[in-house]
Amino acid sequence: MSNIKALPLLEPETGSGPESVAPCCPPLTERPFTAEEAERTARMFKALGDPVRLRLFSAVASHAGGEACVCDISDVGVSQPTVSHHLKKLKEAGLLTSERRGTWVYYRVEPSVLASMGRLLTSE
Amino acid sequence: MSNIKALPLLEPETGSGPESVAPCCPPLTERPFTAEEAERTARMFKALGDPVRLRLFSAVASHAGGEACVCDISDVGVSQPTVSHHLKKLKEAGLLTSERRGTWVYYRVEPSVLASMGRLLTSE
DNA sequence: CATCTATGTTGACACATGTCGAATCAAAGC
DNA sequence: GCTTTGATTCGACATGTGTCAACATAGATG
Repeated sequence: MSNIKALPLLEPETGSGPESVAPCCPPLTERPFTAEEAERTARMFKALGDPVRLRLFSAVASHAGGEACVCDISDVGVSQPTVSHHLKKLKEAGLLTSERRGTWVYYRVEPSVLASMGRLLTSE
Repeated sequence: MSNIKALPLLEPETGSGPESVAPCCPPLTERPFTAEEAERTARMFKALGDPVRLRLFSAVASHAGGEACVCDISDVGVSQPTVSHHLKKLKEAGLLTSERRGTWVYYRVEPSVLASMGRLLTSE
């Protein structure tokens, strides 16, 4: 499934983790992004660029305990396979992580991501 | 061109302006987004979800004087019609505005946008 | 083991999107 | 007016994306 052209940006520690994570680039307003920076950063924005994914992400991010079971958030108006597909996309973009505990699979927001993306947009 | 289903969110003052602007939604972490909130917000993220557009946006946002002529930023590795196409998308998403002055067309970042998007991502 | 429930994967399909060359428009200068 | 230069629009094409039904997998429980 990793048809994503392996970008060695952060430490690839886990080996099974998401393809990329955030702390990569200066604020968008600091200087023009290079092609590589844009490639990396666009992946995250793109992941949030779909209404269903944005709702899923928001549902996880705002859920009590910092994590949510799929069953808690899958009421977004599309079929269950489609929910699964979008959650996978969010994982591949490095925005979410998942863990199976017993019957259910729990998703949580990759901690540093929100802050990192926020920093991209804050000229300050 | 306006195949976008007219969303009456901000004051449509100008009549010729972009389709939507930012100050719409609480932080992503506050509560699950509604379908409408997601629809609106995803449009902006989607606009920044392409590497070429991200470079163009960054180039404008970081340019001296707060604005840039197309000729200043069109060196992003794609043809000039494609640059124009992406700038149009950024305009339609409400992220950029454009103005022709004599021979050249200048683009600038819609002022409130960066702060608004930043606020979406800052749990604070 | 059989079965049920919760998620994920596959295959297929319609539709959106990024790209380019060619044509067009807009302003400036001859 | 014609020509030149900057920028957008048009038409076409290949690729990407969101969606679902059908199938597969993982645990739990009988």
